[in-house]
Amino acid sequence: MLDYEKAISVAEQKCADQGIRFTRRRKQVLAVLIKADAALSAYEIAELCDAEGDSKMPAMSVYRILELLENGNLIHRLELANKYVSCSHISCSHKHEQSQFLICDSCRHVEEIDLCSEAVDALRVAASAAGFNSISSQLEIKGWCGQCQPSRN
Amino acid sequence: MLDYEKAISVAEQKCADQGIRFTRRRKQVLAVLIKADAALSAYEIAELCDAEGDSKMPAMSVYRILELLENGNLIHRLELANKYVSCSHISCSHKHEQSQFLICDSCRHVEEIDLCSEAVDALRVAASAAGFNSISSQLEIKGWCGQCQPSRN
DNA sequence: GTTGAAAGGATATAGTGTATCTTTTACCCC
DNA sequence: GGGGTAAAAGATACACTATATCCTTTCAAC
Repeated sequence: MLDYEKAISVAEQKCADQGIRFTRRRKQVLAVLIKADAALSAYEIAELCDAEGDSKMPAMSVYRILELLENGNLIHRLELANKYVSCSHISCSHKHEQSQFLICDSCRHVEEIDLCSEAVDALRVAASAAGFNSISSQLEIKGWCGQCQPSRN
Repeated sequence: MLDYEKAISVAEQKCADQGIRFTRRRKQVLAVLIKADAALSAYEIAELCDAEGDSKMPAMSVYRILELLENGNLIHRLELANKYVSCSHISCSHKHEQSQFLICDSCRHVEEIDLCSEAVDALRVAASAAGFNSISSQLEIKGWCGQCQPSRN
């Protein structure tokens, strides 16, 4: 779980650095993702923004903003399940080339992990043996977090 | 690439063993998947069935049949991209508890691989360190096959 | 203040998947 | 063979996800 205030202020700074305006709408979307601390769909994000009160967040805007935030390295798009999650390294300054995610199949909590290079190498070797020259820099693994038990395996 | 004739006849036998009728529609869907030798969406499968001539394959039927074939261990559903692929072990008699897939992001060719236990263990350890007690028995990794070059990393 | 670009709003529509009900088919028993 | 039964397939409706397009508003520079 990220420190909300810190994450938002860092995000604001990062946007400024990249020449991206950190507007009310963009802040809303990012705030919802940080607070949720889980993978959310675009429409879920829109609903949560609506729930915050002021005005209706159109789904279109959410998609636009998600794309922008992803390009700004503030959030990640998970292809497994078509959901979005805030980058757990928002507050860090380092650039991470590789991203690995553990996604709880029950509560959708997401952990962004750093696999040891040996494990990544083992994947590359196996891929190579199967005729794949390269593998994606983003690895997504479903599982069950400590709070949730696997319903099936 | 599977031997089409053999795969179909084995599938027919497997269905008989499990008390599943191997109807014309089911054979059509499986045949398309085997011939395609790549991950296909339900609607792509429906189109390919249509292209075979005789009659229109409704998308509903495709979904029903895909679920049935998956339960019968004749095909796999890939969550990464919501696509389906015929099981490369259709013709084998062994039961595989773990499934690992390499999915080409360009041509959608899929390789079903067997990761060495060391690599799988490394993933489990990393997951455990991040608070995940268990991970899915199905691992999906995007990459680029020998014929395709990565457009991005 | 005027202007131009970026951002957001609104609408339409494509694509994906599920729910539900009806009709057809295949099989079993007599 | 005829009728009953359940599985399979067909048909329709609809929810959810995502993109395309056009219009309006906002904001910053001049």
